[in-house]
Amino acid sequence: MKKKKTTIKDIANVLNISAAAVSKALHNDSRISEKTKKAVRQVAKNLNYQPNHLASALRSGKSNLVGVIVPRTNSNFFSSVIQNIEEVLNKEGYNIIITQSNESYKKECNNIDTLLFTQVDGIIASMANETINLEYYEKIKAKGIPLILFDRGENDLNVDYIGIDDYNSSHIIVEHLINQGCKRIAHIGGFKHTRIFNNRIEGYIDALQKHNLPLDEELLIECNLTIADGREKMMQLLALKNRPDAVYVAGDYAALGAQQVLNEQKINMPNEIALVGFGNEPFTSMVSPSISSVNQHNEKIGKLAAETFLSYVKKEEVEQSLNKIILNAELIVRDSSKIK
Amino acid sequence: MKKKKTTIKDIANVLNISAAAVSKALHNDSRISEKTKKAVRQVAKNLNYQPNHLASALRSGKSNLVGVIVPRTNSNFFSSVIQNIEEVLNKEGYNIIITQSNESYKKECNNIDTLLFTQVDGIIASMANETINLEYYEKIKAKGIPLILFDRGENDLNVDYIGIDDYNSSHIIVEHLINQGCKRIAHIGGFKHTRIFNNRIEGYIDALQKHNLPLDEELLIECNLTIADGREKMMQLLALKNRPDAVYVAGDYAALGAQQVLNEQKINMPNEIALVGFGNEPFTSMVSPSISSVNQHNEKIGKLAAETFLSYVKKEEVEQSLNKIILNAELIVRDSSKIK
DNA sequence: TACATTTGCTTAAACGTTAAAGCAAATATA
DNA sequence: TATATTTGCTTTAACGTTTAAGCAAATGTA
Repeated sequence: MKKKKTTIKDIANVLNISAAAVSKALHNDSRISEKTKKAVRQVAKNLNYQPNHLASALRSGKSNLVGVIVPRTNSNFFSSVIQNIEEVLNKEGYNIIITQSNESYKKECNNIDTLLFTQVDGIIASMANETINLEYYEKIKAKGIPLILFDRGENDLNVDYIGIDDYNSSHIIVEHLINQGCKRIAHIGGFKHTRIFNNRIEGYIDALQKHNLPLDEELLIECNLTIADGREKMMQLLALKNRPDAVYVAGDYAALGAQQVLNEQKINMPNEIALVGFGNEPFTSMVSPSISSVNQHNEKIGKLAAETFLSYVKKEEVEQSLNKIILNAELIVRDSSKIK
Repeated sequence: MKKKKTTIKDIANVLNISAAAVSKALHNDSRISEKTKKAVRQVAKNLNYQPNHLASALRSGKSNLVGVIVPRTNSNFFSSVIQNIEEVLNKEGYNIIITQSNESYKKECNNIDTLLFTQVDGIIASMANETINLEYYEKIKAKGIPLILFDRGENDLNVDYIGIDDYNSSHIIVEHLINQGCKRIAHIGGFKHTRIFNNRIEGYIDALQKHNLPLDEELLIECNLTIADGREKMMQLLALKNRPDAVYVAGDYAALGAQQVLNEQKINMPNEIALVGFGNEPFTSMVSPSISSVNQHNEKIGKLAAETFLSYVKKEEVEQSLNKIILNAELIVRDSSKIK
């Protein structure tokens, strides 16, 4: 039952040429005759030859594997970023290994160890909410392995980063809500210690100020942005003596939770309370009322992350520096905030 | 900048012993003295030694990687199965490579090639909806690589399978709805050519018959079970002269779509129409009304799949046969079908 | 004391591939 | 015709590890 795998030596034996010649033939080396190449390819096919990736990786020092670390895969944003990374890298002969941190710092450290152990040629990561200590990421840098961060990054690491302009997005959202006539705009945000959420909060605060709206601390809430959080924080806002007339939620899942509460309490969106989410998850356009949200350009982020990695493997020297690519996010206005 | 990685040889040089001795020391070989082992470990730590996984994999013929193929990762079912596979395998020193087929047969074939190329020691897969041709999966078997299927399997492949009893689940659902007093039960199902969906359809049909309810072809619909499909098919059912009084949807996402339509049209759940989904996605308990659904034992499926793989690597001979593990699914009754 | 066993290492080969260097034959150039 | 270049291969070594085989020294046994 145990099948011995065919190697280039087997092919070489059949054709009575050297293994090196076979290797070159398979790589289309110009110094091998067309005739030999054809013969090699034919025999390879007949013997059902599959190159041993481990051997070539060992020899060349490249595994042709890229590690990807995401907080979770079951969000449209991350899974579509992953898909685009994969698409770009597959074309160049790279495969990706996906790992999830589940927003846990400890799991993220494990993932990094796993990826280093697997000798990946590079790592593309979006950090867990919990992550503050960057020691493990420094380990990657210390090994000279290209590290590219997206969405959840950290300036301190001094590596490439691809993301959207969170600060500006908040401005756009707040201004949109003001244009709809809203005067008391609440923000259910993420935790400040995550850079992107802090930026959204700063943007929210500055945008209010810019338009001479008072900042009411009651209306600014931090949480984990799960559906349950969205529900809870929305209820909290509804319990206020002075309710908001608009809620800007920094994540679509939490926005969904908020929407459920509003629907249950028969509060009209957008007339009584306007709602805006963040991330443009597919369900935002499917629920009723559909939820306004921010398109983060998932595809572009994935593609750029992959291309940034590729730019490193093409160079010899790996000398990374803080190189930010900031995309302009786009607000997609839907029923939940479109006051007629 | 380019750091040369420390190898076993570097350690050997420092201590003036052979590389083989270092290797053995690191593997805690009984023929190496405690003193040497201690010294080796110390030097390894000092030099920040990381074993070269490629080299050992090449030498031993094992990559310690397991490939996972899923239709998509952004569903709670698949991502939690993956998480449990990972947990079990990590403990045994295996890492997993996750790939997604996006329900595309072609992508799935690519994934298989990728995994074989990466020399995985085994593959755990759930097939794409589209997949009918099993040629690529036969390729895995032909190479003697353990193949374990879950959820979406195929008897014809004659490999291990872990899933729930779909036929029986339909019975449980239909009987629950009958107990709630429903008489016209519709089924928005998946496509018959996917085994699990066919089983759910058969179960639905047989359960109706068992309880002397007529099978109305109008009420049995096949689709891809996306949110959009759920909306569309629900509207189709509502357009009937003789509307159903219950709808059993074979997937939670489609059930969510159906629920949205019912909510929009102010049709009371469960009194006018009772609704049951499938998969117990987290959102089913968070929407209003909460949606009854079937718990597929995601954790157990993941764990069993991983353990089944491990049982193969422990044996020498890889002689796979159809070995089904069928779990009993559990209906979780929520507001959408709980008639007071 | 003489031999057997155990201990603690070393040497050498192997895993499958690739890349550098080399070399004979064929072809081009003057 | 003599020399240079190109073509089409071969030989060899290497990537970092593991493992089988071997061997001297230390220890045990009678």
